[in-house]
Order: sequence, then C-alpha cells, then structure tokens
Amino acid sequence: MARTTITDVAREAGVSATTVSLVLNGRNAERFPEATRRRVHDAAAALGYAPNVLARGLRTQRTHTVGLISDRITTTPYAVAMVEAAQDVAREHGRLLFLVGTDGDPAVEADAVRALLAQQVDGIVYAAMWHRPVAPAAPLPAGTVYLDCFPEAGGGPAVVPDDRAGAVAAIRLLVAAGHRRIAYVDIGEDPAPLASGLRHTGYLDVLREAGVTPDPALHVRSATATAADAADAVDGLLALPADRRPTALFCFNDRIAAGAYASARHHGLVIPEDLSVVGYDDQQLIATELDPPLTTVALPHYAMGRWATEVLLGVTPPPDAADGVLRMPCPLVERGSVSPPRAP
Amino acid sequence: MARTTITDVAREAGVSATTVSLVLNGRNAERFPEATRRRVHDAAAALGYAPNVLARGLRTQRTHTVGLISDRITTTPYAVAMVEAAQDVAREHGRLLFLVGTDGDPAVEADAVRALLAQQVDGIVYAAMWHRPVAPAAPLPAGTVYLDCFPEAGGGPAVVPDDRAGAVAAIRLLVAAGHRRIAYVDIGEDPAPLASGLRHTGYLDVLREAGVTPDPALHVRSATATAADAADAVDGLLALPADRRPTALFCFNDRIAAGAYASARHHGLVIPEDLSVVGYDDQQLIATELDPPLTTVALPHYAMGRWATEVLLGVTPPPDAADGVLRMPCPLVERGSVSPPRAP
DNA sequence: TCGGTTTAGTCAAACGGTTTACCGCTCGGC
DNA sequence: GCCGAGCGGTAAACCGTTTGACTAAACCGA
Repeated sequence: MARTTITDVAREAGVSATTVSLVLNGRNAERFPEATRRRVHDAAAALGYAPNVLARGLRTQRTHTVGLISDRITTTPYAVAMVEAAQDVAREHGRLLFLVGTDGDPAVEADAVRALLAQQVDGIVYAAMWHRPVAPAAPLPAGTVYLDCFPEAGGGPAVVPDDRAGAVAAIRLLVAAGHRRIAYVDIGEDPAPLASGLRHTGYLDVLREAGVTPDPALHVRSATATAADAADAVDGLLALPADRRPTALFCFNDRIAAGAYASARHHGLVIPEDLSVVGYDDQQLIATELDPPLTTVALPHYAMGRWATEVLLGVTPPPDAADGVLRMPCPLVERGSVSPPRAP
Repeated sequence: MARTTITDVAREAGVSATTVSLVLNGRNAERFPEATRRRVHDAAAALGYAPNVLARGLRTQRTHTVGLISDRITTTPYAVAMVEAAQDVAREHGRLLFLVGTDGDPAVEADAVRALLAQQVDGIVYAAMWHRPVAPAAPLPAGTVYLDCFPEAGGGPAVVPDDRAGAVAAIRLLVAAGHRRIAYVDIGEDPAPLASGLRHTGYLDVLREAGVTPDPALHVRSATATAADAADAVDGLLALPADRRPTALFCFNDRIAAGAYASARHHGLVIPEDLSVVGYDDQQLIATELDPPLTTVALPHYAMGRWATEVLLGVTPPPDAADGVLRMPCPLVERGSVSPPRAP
C-alpha cells in the first residue's frame, strides 16, 4: 500500500523529480520535447501516480480545501440544500469540503475553527440553519462568507433570504386574487425569529399599498411550529362569523400551514374555495403532500449555498451592498391552495 | 496573517524546535523538567500556536481526517442523520470529516475517491442513501466501511438496517392487538428496493407464526411514494365490504401511510378505531404531524452512521458475522395509530 | 575559433513539522 | 581516576512536492 511518489515516477521515466513536477503541472511544459512529456505521462499513468496534496499544500500554501461550519448540520431537512450546494460548487472547482457541525456550542465551534485553520483550508463558509445574526465564537479569517446569517458586528460577505420580499409576493398574490381579510399566522417563539418580523413587515406593506387597514386581530401566533399548536391558533380565526372571518391565511411556515389545513377541515371549510392558504419554506414533504398542494414561498437554500461558496472561491463577486449582505429572492411557488374568495 | 510556526515558539521559549514538539505532544515529556515545559507551553499559548497539520501529516503519514462519500448527500431529509452521526463521531475523536457527494455518477465517484486518497485521509465511509448493494466505481482502500449498503462483491465491514426484523416487530404489534386481516401497502417501484422484499418477508413470517394464512389480495402496491398514489392503492382495500376489508395496514413508508390516512378519511374510517396503520422510516415531518400521530418503525440512521464511523476509527470492533454485515435493529415507535380492531 | 543563445534539463532549498540518534555534562560507585 | 548512567537537550534527516537558480551541451552567426 506504499503510495507511489513523484520520485518513483521520475525514476521510471528516467528524469528528475523536477521535470516530472513541471510536466505534470503543465508549467513550462513547452520547454520539454514531446518525447519527454510522453515518457513522464506514461510513467505516471503506469504507476497510478497521484500527487500527495499534503506535501503540495505545504509547499504552495494552498490546499484546495474549504470548510463549512454550521450550528446544526442537518437536524432538519431545512438546510441540507445549503450543504449540498456548497459541496457541488466545491466539486465543480476541484475543491474538497470539510463539514463540521458545532451543535450551537461555542467551545465546539472555537475548536472547529482552530481545526480548520490548522488544516490550512483556503476559506471558510460560516452557516446558520435559520436566518439570524451571529457572533462567531472564535475569530474567523478574512474572507469568510456568511451563509443564511450575518455577523452581528456587521461586514463580511453574507447571504440571507429576502424574507420581506417573499412575504410581499405572497400577500400580493392574495390581494390580486381579491382577498381583503388576510390573516398572518405567525410563530410565537421567544425571541421571535428575524424572519417573523421581516415577513410581518412585508405583509403590512402590501396591505397598506392595497388600501387595506391591517387588523391587529388578524395577526395570531402559534406557540410552536407544530401542526397541533398551529391549529389551535387558527381555530379562533375560523370560528368568527363569516363576515369577519379571514378569507386567506398567510402562514409563517409550511408546518403551520398544515395545522391551518387541519383547523379548516375541522370547521368544515374547503381549501381554497372557502379559505386560501399560503405557507413559507416550501418543505417538500409537507407542501406537496397536503391536499390541495400548498402554495408557498420557497427559501432559496440551494441558491444561497452556491452563492456563498462561489464568493468564497472568488468566482462570483461579493455583493456591493454597503453592508455586504445579499438578500436572495424567495420564489413564490404556486400550487393549489389559493383562489378568489367566495362572493359575499 | 503569517501563521506562527514551531520555530517561532522555540525561539520564544529559548529551546529547540525538537523540544517544543516533544513537549507539546507529550512524548517523553517527563524527560524535561517542569520549568522547561512551562516555558514551552506559555510561549505556545502566547503566540497562539497551532501546528500545521499538513506538515505533521506529511511526516507521520496520518492526517486525522476521514472521508464520507455518498451518492446523494442530502437530497432528502432521509439520511442526513447518518452524516450528522459521522460528523459527531469524527469530532469526538479529533478527526475532521471530508464530505463528498457523487450524485450517483460513477465518474464523479471515481474522482472523489482519488481526491480523498490524494488527501491521505485515514479512512473512508462509503454511504448510500437507501439500503442496497453497491459496486464502487473506483477501488476503495482496505478498511473502508459501508454505510446503509454493502459491496455487491461481498466482504468489508458494513451496516444496514434490519428491515426484516423491523417488519416483524410491526406486524407482531398488530397481531398482539388482535388483528388478523393485515395488508401490506408496498411500493411498486421497479426495480423493487431491497427493503421492500425484506419487509414483506418479515410480514409473511409473523402472519404464519400467528397461524394466519397470508392473503395475496392484501399485498398492494403504490406506484410511487407520494401520498396521492398511495391513497389510490389503498382505496381498493378500503372499498371492500367490512368483513373482508383489512383492519390494519402495514405501509412501506410514512409517506405511503400519509396516503392511507387520506384514503381512510375519504372512506369515513377513523384511525385507529376503524383502521390501524403502521408506517416505516419515522420521518419527523410526517409521523408526528399526522392525526393521530403515526406508529412507525424507525430507520436507525444515526446509530448506523455512528457505528460505521466508529468501526472506521477502530474504536468499535467490526462485526463478526461471516459476511461482515451488521444488521442494525429498527426500533418500533409507538404513537397513536394502532388499536385493537372493532369487535366484528 | 569564440562568445552568446537556446535547449533540456537538474540541484538544492524551502514548506513545517516529527523522530532518531547523539552529545556534553554531572554524579555516583568502585 | 575511570566508567557508566542519567539528565537535558539538540542536530539532522525525513515526509513529498514546488520552484528559483543554475548548468552542460548543442547550436549559431561572425
């Protein structure tokens, strides 16, 4: 199992290690006659030579590896697309990806950063599993790109979903369908996730732009993101008399939308005829499986993961926004849960 | 940004690089007096010294990195727990994890293996996202551990879920509750996944052991794993007259179980009173969100991921089964979708 | 014939650690 | 006074590759 080294190839080809290195890396390759180049290539192929990238990295100070560090890797199906995108971009550019999860523990995170630096990674993507400000536990090298989060202290290229714009698109869809009484079924977690406020802002903006005075009673909160809690939160709204009951629900996420479906069923309301519903996140297992399939706003995890890694590798320019934060659009995915309200 | 080297530390501490290396690695550390050791440690701390693991790996031939290679990393929430487990074990043992996905492309896979070997990884975990035999596209080094798959050619430590035993547990639960007419709602994909046959075998074994003659009419197939197709497949069963209708359904997976819920609702049957349902996979977003919550069999992804990585690192002994394959138990997760059948 | 240029390479020094072998000194025992 | 053993530590080789400096031989024009 002794791996073959450049010296073995040199011996086999009857040249020096320098020549092998030069030829194989195509540096000044034209300095060598075709015959020599062939001999080197043939010898390398025959011996199955693959350069030891440790030795190379030691010499060149570039390892062609990148690190992806994140709080929870993948405990939810949520953000795996970000990891996948990072891995895809890395592969496309001949890089290898170190994956490390910190489980939200600052000590672990600090260790992870040290370990990655000791590995001489060419760069680090610092990812969060949900859109929020972060305060890294250990100093990150210059050039670190923030994914689905941004440094509390400001600066640094970063990419997050444009939650406000996503809500705007969702509410505009409902308004265009003719809805006026639109409820926002928010999440009641404390502290409120950043996305909660941003989506609320977008909701309010569109209502005002449509000349609708927002009714605070139509802003309800589900204690958690479980369908059961969400159903409880929605029950109150759907129990209202028909002329005060909302005709459409904008849900903080798809799980809450699933709860809304349950509540609607319980109240004998048919979606979308009696009640239109829009979700957020576009979680495959929920949005496509609900009946009718859920119209929702997709979080652009894959696109964000790609962008972050491409910026890290320098193949995409960093954002020119003053704060260095790119807000990635959240596409509206229209399925079957929105229709015009019933004529009164 | 010039990283501090062992030489810097040596100069600061007034000793040679050799001494620093020996002291910091605790090798023969007792040969040096306490005072010297302190000086070295203090200097290292003051300078924030972290050894360059490339240089170390070059010399020691061990990199403390492992590679995890898999067909689809994470396209489904499915197997992310395997990745997470591998990452956890790696971290616990001071290793760093390379993650590479091949998207099922043999050329990409061969490249990935070469890249990992060039990185001098200490070992490789070869993972599949669903239980099946595999034929690696490039020769894998000795010691490679197979995760959720096993080499077609045989051999090699490998771990897969014990699908037969999982089905046995599920059907025993139903039989113990008093069910006799139990249907198996299989998946109709071609070729059939290995798990499909294994679970069927377990299903048949328990029926026979309970003295029930399996009724082939109760083995139906859903064209795909979507809830809609599953509902179609189940509709035929539930339309049967009450005395021939199954009182319980064993579903190939949770998505199919979700379809069964829809069909049951459509036929006015209440789960579990009129119809007991057991799923497979224990997908969080489905099993816990259904109403009532779904009793199901969990795939031990996390446990398998841990085991594979621990075997790779040599902290867990390889299986002594002749074929080198460990069949990991699939725990039965009892929720609310099973009850005794209605008295006839 | 001779100096200069091109051709076709090679040498040796890094890169930053680990490891083997050895060294100078002191001290105790005989 | 000599030997051997500990003590405290270092020098140098080595891991595999890249790279800047260098060179022997061939060629070439004057």
